[in-house]
Amino acid sequence: MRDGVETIGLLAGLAPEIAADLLRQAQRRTVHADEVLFTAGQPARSVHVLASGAAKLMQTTPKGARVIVKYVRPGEVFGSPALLDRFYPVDAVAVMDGVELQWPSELLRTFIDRQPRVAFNVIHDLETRLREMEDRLRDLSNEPVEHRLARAILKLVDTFGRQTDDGVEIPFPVGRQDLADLIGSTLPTVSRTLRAWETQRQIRRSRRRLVIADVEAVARVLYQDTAPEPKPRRSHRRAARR
Amino acid sequence: MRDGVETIGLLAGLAPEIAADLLRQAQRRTVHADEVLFTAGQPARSVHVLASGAAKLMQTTPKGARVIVKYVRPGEVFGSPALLDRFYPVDAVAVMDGVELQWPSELLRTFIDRQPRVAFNVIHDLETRLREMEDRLRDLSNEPVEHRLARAILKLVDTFGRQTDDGVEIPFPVGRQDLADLIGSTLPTVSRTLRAWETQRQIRRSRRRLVIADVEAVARVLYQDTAPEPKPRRSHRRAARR
DNA sequence: CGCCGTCTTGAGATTCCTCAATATAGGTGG
DNA sequence: CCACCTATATTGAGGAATCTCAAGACGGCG
Repeated sequence: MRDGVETIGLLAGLAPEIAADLLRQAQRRTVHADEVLFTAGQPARSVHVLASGAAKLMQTTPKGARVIVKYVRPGEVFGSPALLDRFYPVDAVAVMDGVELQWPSELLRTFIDRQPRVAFNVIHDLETRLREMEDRLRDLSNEPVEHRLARAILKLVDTFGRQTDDGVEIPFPVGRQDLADLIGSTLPTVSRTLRAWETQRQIRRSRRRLVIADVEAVARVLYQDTAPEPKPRRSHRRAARR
Repeated sequence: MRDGVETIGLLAGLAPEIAADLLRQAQRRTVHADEVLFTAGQPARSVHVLASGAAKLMQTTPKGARVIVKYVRPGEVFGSPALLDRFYPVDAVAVMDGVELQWPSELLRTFIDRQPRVAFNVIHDLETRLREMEDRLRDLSNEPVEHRLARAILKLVDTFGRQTDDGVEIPFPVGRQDLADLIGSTLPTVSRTLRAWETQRQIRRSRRRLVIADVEAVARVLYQDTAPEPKPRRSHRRAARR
């Protein structure tokens, strides 16, 4: 259930022949790791879904700072601003080889007129993404780097993780800089934290791939409060009022 | 064009009589400042829109830290998880008196079957919100408190600002803590920055309301780089590579 | 007119970033 | 198959931004 057309949210709830029809109208494209799928600022002409592979959506500020907005997995809609004839707000780059489906926005819009369910499916994906963003916002506002990092990795694990003999592997390269861009931190800081976890055998790297040997241990980072002292706090961040 | 039913995005593009019909089916409710519209965790039974007034959407972490996800203005859809029979992910609290419209999710769903345009309107709002969130994520990752604060205020200004004799006023109370929760900072830090701006006559407060006397000046904070030294940087945040 | 919720402001602690030098891995061409 | 080369990662030192904690001032409301 990791890839293939059967998990495309956009098609959910459609009668099989309708789904097949919509699918037939998609443009299929093979993409390779590091290939740019679209670029921020371009007019968004079609709605995208990965049938397989993975991609990252990122933004670059005028000053060159990067933010990874999201890692996209197969079945998720991206580039949906096309429906509204807007511009892509992010760069999309494949992080592993795969197959991309595209629906020209015009086509999809007319299709929706007959099958409103498709619009629901888009709404579903957007809601899910919005929720993800809210979570990240909360994290970024309140959590220290270590927690954010742990959470980011756990998310990657259960979105893309593949069980192997000695741990869960993220099937595409995720560099220190990528993680930094994902959690709003910097390469050196991420490197230090990850190094520590490597020494404790919680994670490992095997040819550019991240392998989480002990998922539990990483998750535990979130619970063992960094402050062992049971000193009651009355923070202006509103952390724990008594 | 600040409130009233004519700016409800949900109704955009509908034939007048259809819009009127949908509007007729809404439940109207008068709400008062500080009134809770719904709470995070509740099953989302209806989709909401303000006809007038304003509300804030916020989350509270288990530890008590707060985040303001968004200030909602009249015409914007909120509580849309209802369409998917989910739970409200945030608390919604009115920040000023106003009128709230609600459509039970069931009703709206069947309406959409005949009028897919309504689904588009929802998608439009969700896309817009997603974009807002991406912007905030970028800010939170890369910008110092001062910039985030300036941007937050400018956003409030052009979303809710009302021109008065001596500046633009935000027509509902926005406390230091609120601003802190909005930009991922703390009350004392926000207070200090704002104090400085008050002394420079850029902003002011008149009975719990924020008044921006010199919008330009606040905007200028974003451009005058905090680092006056033209020292070339090669940061790991990827700020300016040459 | 007094009280309670908000702000202000100070001082110190701390996390994390910045800058920079080196080490490493993995892919490549001989 | 090995040595090389380049992109990445490691690590150290220092400093800055901002958070914490805490005490007092303020101001709007009842």
